[in-house]
Formats: sequence, structure tokens, C-alpha cells
Amino acid sequence: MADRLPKQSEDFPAWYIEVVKRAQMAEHGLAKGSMVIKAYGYAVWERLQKALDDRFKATGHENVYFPLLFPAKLLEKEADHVEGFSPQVAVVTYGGGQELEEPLVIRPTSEAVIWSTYANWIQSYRDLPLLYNQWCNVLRWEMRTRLFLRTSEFLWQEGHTAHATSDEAVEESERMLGVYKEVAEDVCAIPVLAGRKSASERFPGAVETLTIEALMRDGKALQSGTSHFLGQNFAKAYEVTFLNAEGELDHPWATSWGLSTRMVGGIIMTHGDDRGLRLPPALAPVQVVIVPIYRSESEQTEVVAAARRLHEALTATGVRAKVDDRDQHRPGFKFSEWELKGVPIRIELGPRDLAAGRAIVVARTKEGKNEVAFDDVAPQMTDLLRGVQADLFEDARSFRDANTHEISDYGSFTAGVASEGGFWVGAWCGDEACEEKVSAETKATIRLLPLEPSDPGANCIVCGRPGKELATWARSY
RNA sequence: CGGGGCGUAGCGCAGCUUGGUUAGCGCGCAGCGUUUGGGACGCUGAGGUCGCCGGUUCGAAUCCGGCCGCCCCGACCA
Repeated sequence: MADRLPKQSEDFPAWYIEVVKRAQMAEHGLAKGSMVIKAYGYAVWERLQKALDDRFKATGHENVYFPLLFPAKLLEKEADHVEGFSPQVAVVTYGGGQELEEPLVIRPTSEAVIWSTYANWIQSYRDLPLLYNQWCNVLRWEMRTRLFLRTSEFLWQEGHTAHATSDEAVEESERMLGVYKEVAEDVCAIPVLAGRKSASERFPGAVETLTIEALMRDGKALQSGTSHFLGQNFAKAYEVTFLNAEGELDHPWATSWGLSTRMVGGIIMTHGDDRGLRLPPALAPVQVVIVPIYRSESEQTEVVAAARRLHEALTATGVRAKVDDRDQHRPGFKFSEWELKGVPIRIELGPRDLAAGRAIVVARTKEGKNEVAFDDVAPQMTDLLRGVQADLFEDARSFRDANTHEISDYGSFTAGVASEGGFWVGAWCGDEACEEKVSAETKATIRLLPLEPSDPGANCIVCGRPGKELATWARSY
């Protein structure tokens, strides 16, 4: 008997680690906390990358690439930025067989190199806006790591834009948050809340940080993408100036925005069930797997041939399909394995089906098996996949909604957020002391504030003074 | 860095308290046969410097000392 998967509901971290390992999505590499993504996990990331990149292009962005290493002193120019990142930065002090005169840092993010370069690229308002993005890896020294959700090295995309006016930059940061929300919901099937970060949760060096927050199956929130309005902070720190249309010298306004392989962790944690992964069809490397069933060699020949015909028909409609014709495993084994790997649709094809001119179609998000006329399978597949995509989103949304609470009193909030988790919404006075009190007592932090600040019309749930913001609290990864 | 735990076959573990033949078990792997509609079964077989170094002893996976590595919880964080 093969080992069964741990129950997700009973042992969440164990479930997560087992699913990731067994689905062969990733494993630890040589360095602690580094991430070596195996083919299957990379295929998921690759599709997510494509979905994002298409949207970046559609919004006028171009891809560039900046160096992995840059002088440490570059990082030190923006005060908040260096303070925020220095504990997490790896520094190279030795190279070419000798101590380096100038220590180099491995990028934890690229504002510093990019803005020191932008100084040379920007002279006139006619050079603006600069709308660049780069796909790369970054390294942040983490005390504790968790596959995909927090690895010291991770792959991401970071957009860095420069604008002539504040309004334009703010608009850009909001637009890109919108792109993230759309990709999270439509591609990853993860419902997210979009909002602003409180000052204490802001990106180091940002004026405003916008975020999308998702709720994981264990009640913890996941910051899934961020978009920052950087004001003129980096332009000033890196002495970037331009002449505006009026002939006056000014500093450009900046944004940066990033989404990482953490999202792959979010997909696992949002959609997975006790049988393993459930991948959204938009991202699944294999969308449809065909499992042939046979008892003899003659049946095998016949069934596999039919499976190949079906595969061809599916491929012709643009579906990513695969025939699992491995002879060393029985059907039951294959069913379980593909469920573990999260394949959205499985087709079972045996002698009885061929005789009846049908196939058995099973959706990963539904319980039963359906008999479908053989010739109808391929034409119906796009709709079936759309259905699985919608099911996943709806499952996640109803879970999120069921675990979102309006705070009625401080006691039930702190008790609830610490035990069951979930999102807890209530008024906040805006004082950091209240934020810290809650986080010290419950580990929960303010995940987001509404995009537009508005009077909640209620008193702060912590101190009882008049509320200034409607805050959403949760524990998080 | 604080608190716990672990290192024995590719993976998961037992054995250690009370030292004693060729160090076991399950899964996986290889060969053969029977099987194949929800994680198959039988037979045969391959696979180990018991984390490393030193000590005690006639004899160490087991006892003692040192070192190394890993995992979990917390602090840091996308």
C-alpha cells in the first residue's frame, strides 16, 4: 500500500510539504532556502509569467534586464530603503581570488540599480514615461523559509516606471494593481482583496504600497502582489532630474510593482484538497489526461489508439492533453497520481466505453463521473475547462467569504483571529500603537485598508477613539 | 539567536534503555509470471563506511566526549 497524503484539515504544513514534494514541483537546492523549481512547477510559473507579460505589453511596458550584483553603496542612498532591506541582503566581498575593494550586494530588489541607471536615461519630459519591467531572481536572507511561500531566492517580475507627474505615477501604480487582481482572479482563480498598506507595512522607500491579499485554506492571508507609488524618493536619492515642459528642473515620479513565484504557493494553498493539488486550467501544464484501460494486449492496442485519436482532437482545439500510456501502472494508480498533480480533467477510456462509443469524463472539482459520447468530448472540452476554472474560483471565494468577519468586539476578534484565522474587518484610529497591540497579542496585522480612505463611521476597535480607516486584519505568511 | 526534536538502504522508520553471530521492516527499484474500470499480487534479487572524528571495551548502530548537518516552533519578511 502506498502512503496516503496527510489530511489537509488535520495537518496543514505537512499536507503542503507532501503535496509539493510528491507533485515534484520543487525541492530544496544546495543553499538553505534557495529554490530549485522542477519542471512541473516551472511550467505553472511559465504560464503565469506569460499571462502577466501579455498584460504588461498591452499596457505599454517593455522588458529589460539589470545586473544581479551591484555596489553596496548604491543601496545605501535611499534611507528607508537601506534600513528596510539591509538585514536581508547578501553581500559579496570576495571575487577573482581577492577581497573586493567595493563590496557588491546580490539584489533583494532592483530600485537601486535601476534608478542609478535612470539618472543617465532621463533628461527631458520627452524621455518620460519610462515603462520597464524585468523578469529575474532576487535574494533575501530569510530566517525561516517555506517552499514557494518564502524562499530566500525567488523568481519574480519587477516593474519600474518613471513619470513626469505625480498623478500619472499614482495612476500607473493603480493600473498595475488592477492587472495583478485580474491575473490572480481570472488566471489563478484566487479571489483577492485589493487595498493600501498601512504605513508600518509599506515597502521601504515607498509613499504608498498597494496590495492584493488572498486567504489561504488554513486561515492565513497571503500578500500576493504589490504595487508601489514611490513618489520622488528614489529620484531624489539617485539624483535623477529632468526639464519639464516649462523648462524647470524637476524630479520624476516613480512606481515599482512585483509578483513572484510565491503565487505558485498561493495556488497550492488556495485550491488544494485532501487528494492533492487542484490546478486552475489556465495554468495547468496538463489540462486533460487520458487514461486508457485494458486487460489484454489486443484491448491495449485498440484503446490506446482511440486515446491517441482523442488526444489529437483535443490538441486541435488548443487543449493541453496527455495520454498516460505507461504500462507499469494500473488505472487506479494513475487516477490518484493525476489527482495529486491537480490535472483539471481526466478521461477514462476502456473497452466498455469503446463498445458504447463514449468516454468517461471526470472533473477534479466534482465528485461523479460522466459518460460523454466519444465524438462530443473534444468539442465540449473548452467549456468543461472553463467550468473547472469557475468552480475553483467559486470554492475559494465562498471559503474566503465564510472566513471574513466583521469585528463586533475586541475580545472575540483577538480570540477568533488567533484560533480560526480569516479576515477581520473593523475600524482603526490610524495609530500605530493600536496596530502593534493587536499584532503583539494575536500575530495578526493589518493586511490592507480600502483603496480610497474613508470614514468607517465607528470607533477604533482597539482603543475606542474615533476610527479613521476601515482595516482588514489577518495573520499572514 | 532562543525553545524542542532528529540523523540507520532512494523514501519512511524499528533496533540503542540493558554492547555480543551475516543490522531489520514497509514503500520504492530490477527480473520473471499472473494481473489491469480507484493507489495489484506472488516468487527471486540488488541496494548500508548505522552523519563525522576520537575514546572506553575482547567486541560499539548501541556507552562517553567533541564536531557537523537537518527539521519543527518563535523573532525577520514578499
